[in-house]
Amino acid sequence: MADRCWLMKTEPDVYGFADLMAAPDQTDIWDGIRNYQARNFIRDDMSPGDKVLFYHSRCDPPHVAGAAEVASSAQPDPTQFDPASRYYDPKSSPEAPRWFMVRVRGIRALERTVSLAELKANQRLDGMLVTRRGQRLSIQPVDHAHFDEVLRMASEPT
DNA sequence: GCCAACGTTGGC
DNA sequence: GCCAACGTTGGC
Repeated sequence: MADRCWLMKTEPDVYGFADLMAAPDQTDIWDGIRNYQARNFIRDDMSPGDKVLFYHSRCDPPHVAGAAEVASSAQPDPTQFDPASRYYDPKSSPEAPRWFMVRVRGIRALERTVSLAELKANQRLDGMLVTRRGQRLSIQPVDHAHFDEVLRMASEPT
């Protein structure tokens, strides 16, 4: 199966690309997803080797920071069973887990970050979900062409 | 920090 | 099953 491309959002104040690169084997779990659409992407569509744009939201300016890849198949997110976790979900059970996660491996920081404003200004990226107003999905499918274009932008000076 | 946009919840 | 109320996301 051909590798898919994704964009995954984080708030750099909470967990940024540098944190991923500092993790053992540059790999970490992507837990805490509590949105059904994003859950379905994780559970049904993500495979090891899929490419990932690592996006920093809630910062100024929001931007794509790095390239990563999906490093595992979907597994139940253990935080849903932990009453002490902020991601605890009393309606979930190990027999019928509601939430899933994958592991993600950082590949490299981009040569330069690419801001949301730049993404919006590039007509080649028309239709890219992250450029849409009000788009809150924390995991988004990305077209191959769009993925490559973002990397190309990062390889060129502003 | 504000607030528009959105997803979820729950009363009916 | 509708939809108002609520909580959250995330750009600005």
